[in-house]
Amino acid sequence: MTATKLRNVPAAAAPTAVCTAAKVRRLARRVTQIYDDALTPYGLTIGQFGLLSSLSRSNGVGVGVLAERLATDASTVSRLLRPLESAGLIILGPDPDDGRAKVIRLTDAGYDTRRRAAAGWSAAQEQMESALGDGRLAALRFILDDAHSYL
Amino acid sequence: MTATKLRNVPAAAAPTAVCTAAKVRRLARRVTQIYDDALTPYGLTIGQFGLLSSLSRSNGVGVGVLAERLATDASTVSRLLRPLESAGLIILGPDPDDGRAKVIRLTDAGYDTRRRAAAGWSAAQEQMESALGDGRLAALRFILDDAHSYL
DNA sequence: TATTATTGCCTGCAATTGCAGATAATATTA
DNA sequence: TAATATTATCTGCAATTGCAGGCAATAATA
Repeated sequence: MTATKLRNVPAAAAPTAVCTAAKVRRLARRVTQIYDDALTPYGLTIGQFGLLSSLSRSNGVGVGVLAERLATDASTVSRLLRPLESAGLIILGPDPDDGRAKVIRLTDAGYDTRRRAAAGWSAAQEQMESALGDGRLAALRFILDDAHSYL
Repeated sequence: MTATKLRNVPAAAAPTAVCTAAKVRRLARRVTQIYDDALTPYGLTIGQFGLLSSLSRSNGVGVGVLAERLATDASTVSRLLRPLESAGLIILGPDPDDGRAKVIRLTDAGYDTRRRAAAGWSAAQEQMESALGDGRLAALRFILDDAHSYL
């Protein structure tokens, strides 16, 4: 949980960078902040919330599947799981069909936490919408999907 | 220099995430990769290249000004400077008017390296364009600028 | 002028994340 | 069946980056 504030970066100071990479990276930092802040009351980071959400859609999968769904590295998922397990939100069990694999399941507390935290997540999404406007946010998402398909 | 490869993330696997934050964060990782890879031959990361570029536009400024221009934390800039200084691309001198401040200047080698590395940077930009198409890349930049103004 | 506040920079710390390589288990092939 | 290859996960490592707090220097105030 990084309770970031982007201290020295006043909100409207930015249009300096000319590089797409710089712009995208900066937005990612800011967006991480917004979502993490909104999820702090629920004890989750955006990464953890995404993981729980993915699990709520397809419970009982392994690390590899989660990594693919979240488009991240398996080692990242592996480490993301640990605190969630400690918090009792998920349980990692052995896969009966494959001794290498693990089966990850939401606990009742996990379901519940995710459901409650969704309010924070929505608040963050709304913050994005009110800052950008619905149209631009939709366009951004469209382009991001596109980028993810081709990059 | 992180010579990333996003190993377990096949290019066209992504449209799973529903969260804007996840999408933006993922794009940032991918974009960092693309630019870093393109700049590796010149011994620079995208962050370092951005710093040199900013300096080439306004030489002789201090850490704080650079941080503001790059929309990042002063401590980040401070650490970014170190390897560039070691490589002889910049020189950090004292500010004659303010004992706290430093004056950062590109050396000849710094100018030269930046000029040459611009080829790698352009190649990365072109890679983005050919993946997204000119129109979408332009739209993305427009939205990013907008986001930076309001977030 | 002496005290206090502010400023510019840096270090320590922690979180995120990808890759390389290790390990164990399963699958394939000879 | 034995040897080899592949797969699922995890650990070690390094890079990026923001915040907290510290230090020194300057500015503001009493």
